[in-house]
Amino acid sequence: MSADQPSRNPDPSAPPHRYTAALADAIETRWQQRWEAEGAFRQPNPGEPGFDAARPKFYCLDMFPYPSGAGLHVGHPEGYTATDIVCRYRRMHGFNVLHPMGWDAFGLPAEQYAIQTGVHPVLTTRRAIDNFRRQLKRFGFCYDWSREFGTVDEDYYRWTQWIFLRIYGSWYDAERGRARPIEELVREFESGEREPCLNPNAAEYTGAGDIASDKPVMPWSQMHDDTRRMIVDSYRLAYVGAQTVNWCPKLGTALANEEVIDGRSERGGFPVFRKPLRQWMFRITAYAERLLRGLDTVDWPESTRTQQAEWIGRSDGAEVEFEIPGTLPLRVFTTRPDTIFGATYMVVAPEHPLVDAALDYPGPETDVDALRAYVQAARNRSDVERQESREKTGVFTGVYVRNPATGERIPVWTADYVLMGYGTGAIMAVPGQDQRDWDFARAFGLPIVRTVQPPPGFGDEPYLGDGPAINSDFLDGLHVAEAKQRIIAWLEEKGVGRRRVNYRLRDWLFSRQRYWGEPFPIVWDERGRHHPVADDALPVRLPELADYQPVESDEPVPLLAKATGWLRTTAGEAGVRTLPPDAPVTREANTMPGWAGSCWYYLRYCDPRNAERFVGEAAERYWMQGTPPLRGGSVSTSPSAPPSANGAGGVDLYIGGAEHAVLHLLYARFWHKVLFDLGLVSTDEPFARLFHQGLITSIAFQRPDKTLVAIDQVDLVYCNAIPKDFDVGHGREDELLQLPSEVELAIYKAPTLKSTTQAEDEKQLVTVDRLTRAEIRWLQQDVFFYHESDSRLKRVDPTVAKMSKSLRNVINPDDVIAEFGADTFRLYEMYLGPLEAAKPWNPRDITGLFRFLQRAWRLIIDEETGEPRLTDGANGARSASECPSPDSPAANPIEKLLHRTIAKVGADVERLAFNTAIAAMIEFVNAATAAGGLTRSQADRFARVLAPFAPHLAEELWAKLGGRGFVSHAPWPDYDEAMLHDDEVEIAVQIAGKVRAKVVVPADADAARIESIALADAKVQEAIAARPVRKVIVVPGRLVNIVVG
RNA sequence: GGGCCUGUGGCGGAAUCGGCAGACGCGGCGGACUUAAAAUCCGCUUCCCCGAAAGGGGAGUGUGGGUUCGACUCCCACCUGGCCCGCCA
Repeated sequence: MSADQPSRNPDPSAPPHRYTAALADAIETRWQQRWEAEGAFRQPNPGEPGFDAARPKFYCLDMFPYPSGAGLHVGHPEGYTATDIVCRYRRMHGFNVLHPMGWDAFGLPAEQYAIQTGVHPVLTTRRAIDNFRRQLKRFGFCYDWSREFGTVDEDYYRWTQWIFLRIYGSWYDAERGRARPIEELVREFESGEREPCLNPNAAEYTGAGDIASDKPVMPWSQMHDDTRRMIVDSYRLAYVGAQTVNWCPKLGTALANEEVIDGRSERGGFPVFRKPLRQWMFRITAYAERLLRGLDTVDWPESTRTQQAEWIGRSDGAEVEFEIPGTLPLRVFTTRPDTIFGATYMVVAPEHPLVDAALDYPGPETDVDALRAYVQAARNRSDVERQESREKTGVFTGVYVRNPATGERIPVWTADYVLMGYGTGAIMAVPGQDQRDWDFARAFGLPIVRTVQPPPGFGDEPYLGDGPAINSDFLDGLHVAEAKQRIIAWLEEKGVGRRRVNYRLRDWLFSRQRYWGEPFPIVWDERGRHHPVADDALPVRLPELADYQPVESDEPVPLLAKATGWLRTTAGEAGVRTLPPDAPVTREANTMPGWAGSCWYYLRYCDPRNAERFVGEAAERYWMQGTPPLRGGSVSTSPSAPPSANGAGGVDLYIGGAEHAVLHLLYARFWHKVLFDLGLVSTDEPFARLFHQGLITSIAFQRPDKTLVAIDQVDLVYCNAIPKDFDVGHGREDELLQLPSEVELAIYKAPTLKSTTQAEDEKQLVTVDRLTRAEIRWLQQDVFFYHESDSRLKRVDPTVAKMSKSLRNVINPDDVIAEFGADTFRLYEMYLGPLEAAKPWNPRDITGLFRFLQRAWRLIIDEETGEPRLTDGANGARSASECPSPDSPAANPIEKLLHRTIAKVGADVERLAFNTAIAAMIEFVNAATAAGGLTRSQADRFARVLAPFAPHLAEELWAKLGGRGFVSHAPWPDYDEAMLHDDEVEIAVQIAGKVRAKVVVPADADAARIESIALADAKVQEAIAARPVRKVIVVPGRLVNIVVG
C-alpha cells in the first residue's frame, strides 16, 4: 500500500489493535504469504503424493481473464469472489477442490496496442499478466497457482494446435451421429461400404443444391488422387472454404460487420469491399442437433440456453423442387409447405447460381442490364447495409418455374431480402401468409392468393396465424399443422420434395490475418494442397516479427506472410510426413481467432504440466467425470472405441459473464463434443452447471434530455437538504435553481466516487439560513446539480451507467483495497445484491462492510491488548445460574443464534445467495456484541463461518484463538437441527386479511389448537366485533386468517 | 419487428413453496462519549392522518384488471428501464 493512499482511521489516539486499513493490509499480506509458502491451496491430482481419494471432488471454474494493460476492473473480482467462497466452503466440507486460474492472452487488443506503441505483444502481455496475477493474489483467492498457464505459452498452444489436427482429421458420421477419424472414412470408400462422393451434408456444397446429388462416376480405386482428396476434404470437420468477408485493403485485414460503416472502415474511414476469402472453417453445423439437444442436459441459466437454441435456430419444414424446363429444378426451403398453393412467385438471392445462368443465357423477358446492375450493387453491399433499409427492391430474372402444386408457371425474381447463406438461397414467395413476401408483392404488383382463412374482420395484410386452408385443392379445410403433414407426404410421393430440418447456425470461420494468435499446424505444397504438421513436430511456433503493421494490399495477405524465413520451408523442416522431406512448402500464414485458446483450457487445468498428452486420462476422468482414478496403469482408448457409457458430467460450477452466453460457450461445447466422440474426453458436455454474474455498473448523471454527463466534466454538487416538495425546475433546460429567499447554498465539489466519510475538504452541499447562518436540513432526498458552461446551476439525475473511461466512473480495485482491505472488498461486492443481478457500485456503502469486520474483530479481540476477549458462556443468558454449562444452550440465545447462522450461511452459499449469508453474519455479530461477547467455542465456530467470505481476518482470529493449522482447512462447523426451532412461536392473526393481533402458540400446536388460542385472544375478539366467523384458515407456524361475515 | 430480464422506502436490497412487506447495509435524524471533531456506541427512520405521549387509524411492492380466505409472489393487458437477436423463408 502506497504511503499517500488514504486509509481508514488515521487517528493516532485509536486503540492500538483496532481493525484499520493498515491492520487489514498487514493481516492480509501476512496470510497470503503463509498460504503461498505452505501451499495451502495446492490440490494434488490422483496418483500424486498427498492426494486423498476418499474425498469427493469439486471442480469450480472461473472464466479466465483477458489480461489487458488496464488491469482488473471491479467485474473480475465479482465472479472470482463468488467461486472463491464456494470453493472455500466446499473445501471445509472435505472436498478435493480444483480451483484454477490462467490467462486468455492471445487476441486483438494486445496486437492493436502493440501497433500503437511499438512494444511487442510478448512484452505487453507478460506485463499485463504479471499485473493481473499480483492483483488477484491480493484478493486472497484460493487458486491452485501451480496450475497457472496462459494460452500464449508454447506448452499450451502446442496442444491447441494438436486439437485442431484432431478436428482436421475427423469427419461427422451423420448416421451414427458422431465424429470419427478420417481414416475410417477412407477405409469405407476403399471397401465400397460408402459411395465415394462429395459430402452431401457439406454446407459449402448444398447452396447450389446440385453437386450433392451427383452420383460417383467411378470406384474409389480408379479415382485420381486429387479427386479423392477433394472428396475427403469435403468431409473434414476443419476445411478450407470461401467466405465472403468485408475486406479493407488499406488495413490489410478482414473486418467484422460491426466494424464497417457505410462501406468504410470504422477506424480510418478506408473503403471496404466484399470479397470471397479462402478461410479455415469448422463444420460446427454438423453438430447443430447435438449442440441443441445437449442444452437439455445441463444446469444453465434459462436465458443462456434459450440464446444458444436461437443461435442454432432449428426450423422444421420441407425442401421443395420447382421445375425449370430444360435445366435443374430450383430448390427451396420453407417452413410453410402448407401454403404452397399460394406461392405466386419465387425469389433467389443475388448470389444464387440461377442469377448467373440468367445473365449468361438470358430469356426473352430478361432485362440483362437491369439485372446485372442490381446484382452488382447488391453483392457489394454489406449485410449491415442490406438490413438498414426494409424497402423491398428486386429485379425479375426472366426465368419461370412450375409450381408443383398448382402446375402454374410463376416468375423468378432476385432480391436482396433473400440471403444466400440460409437454406438454399431461394424461397417460394407466399405473399398471403408472409409479411416480407406481401411487401414485395405489393411493391411489384405480383398476385396475392390467401391459402389460410383469416378470422372475420381481418385487415388487408398477410395472415400468419392458424386457420383452415383455402384455395388449396386437397388441403382445403385442414389446419396448418395437419396441412403441413399432408403436403409433405404428397411432395415426397411425387418426388419433388421432402421433410427437412434447417439450422440458422453457420460454419465457424476460424482463421484471421493477424499476428497475435496460434499458428495453424498446416503447410501448403507447391500444388496448393494442405498438409498437417505431424503431432511430434508441434508446436508450430509463432515467429518473431519485428514489424506487425498491417499489410496494405488488394489481396488478403496475413501478417505472418511477412516472416518470409519462417513462411517458406521444406516438408522435413516443418515436420510434415505426407511429403518428401525436401519438398518445398509454404506455411499457413493465417492465425487462429481469439476463441481458440478458451475452447479447452478447462481441460488443461486438470493436468497442466502434462508433456505427453493434452490432459492425462486419469486426471481428466477424475475432475471432469468424478470417476475414481483407475488402478494399475492406463486405460485403452482406441480412437474408434465408442464413447464412454453415460458421458454425464463436466465442470461442477462455471461462473462468468453473460456476454459469453453464445460464442465462447458454444465453441467450447463444439470442441468438447468432437473430443468426446474421438474418445479423448469422458463427458459429452464440458460445463455441468453454469452461472452468470451480473454486470457491476457505476453512476453517471443525466441531463433532462437524457444525455449523460461524465462525473468530472461538470462541477457536481451533492445535496441532501432540499425541501421535499421543492420544485427545482427539472423541466426546462434554462431554468435556474431557485431556493426560498432565506436560504443560500454553499457549494462544494462532491466526492461522488469516493466514500463520503473520507472526504474532508470535499464537504457536501448544505443549505444555510441567511439570517442565522444555521445549516438547514430538511429532508432525506438526494438532489444533484452541475454547473453548465455558462455557470448556471442545473439539476441532473443520478443514473446507472456502464463503467467507462469517457464517463470517468471507473473504479480501480487497487484503490479500494488500499482504503479498506481485500476482505472488505470481497464482502462489499458479495453484499451488493444477488450475484446474477446487475448492480450499481456505490462507494458510500462500502463502509458498512468495513464496519462489520471491525465489529467482528472487536467482538473477539481486545482492541487494547490484541488478545482474545472471551466470555464464560453466560452471554445472553438471563443469568449465569440459568446456564450451567457454557455452550449448552438451551437458555443461551447467542448459542442458538449461532446454530441458525451456521445453517443459514451454509444454505445460502449452496444457492449462491451471498448477500443474505452476509446479512445473517452481521445479525449474529450485532447480537453477540449486544450480549457481551462469545465463548471460545463460539468464537472458534464463528471464525470458521466467516472464513470463506473474509478469509484473512478469519485466519487471524483463528490463530489468535489458538486454532491449529489454517482455518481454511478447518471443518465447517456443525449445527444442531433442534436449535433451529423455538418452543413457542408468535404468529399473526388476520381478520379479513389484515393483521389485527399476534398470539404466541406452542411450536408443535396443531391447527385446531392454534385456532382456539387465536379466537380466545381479546384483541381478536374486539376486532371481530361480534360479526359471525365464516371460516378460519390456519397455517401452522405462520398465521391465522379469520374470515368474518 | 421479435425474444428475455427488470420495476419494492431517500439509496443498494430482503421476503427461498401463495401466508406478518421493508431483514441487513448505506444515508438521515436524535442521543452518549469528547474542549471540539473524527471514530465508536445506543435509539429512531415506508408514507399519510389523529395524539403531548403511550398508542390508534389509513394507504402501500410500476399501472389497470383477474384468480384466492390471503398476491411483491400466480394469470391477462399496459407502461418504464435494460440486455440480446434481427428480412432466417
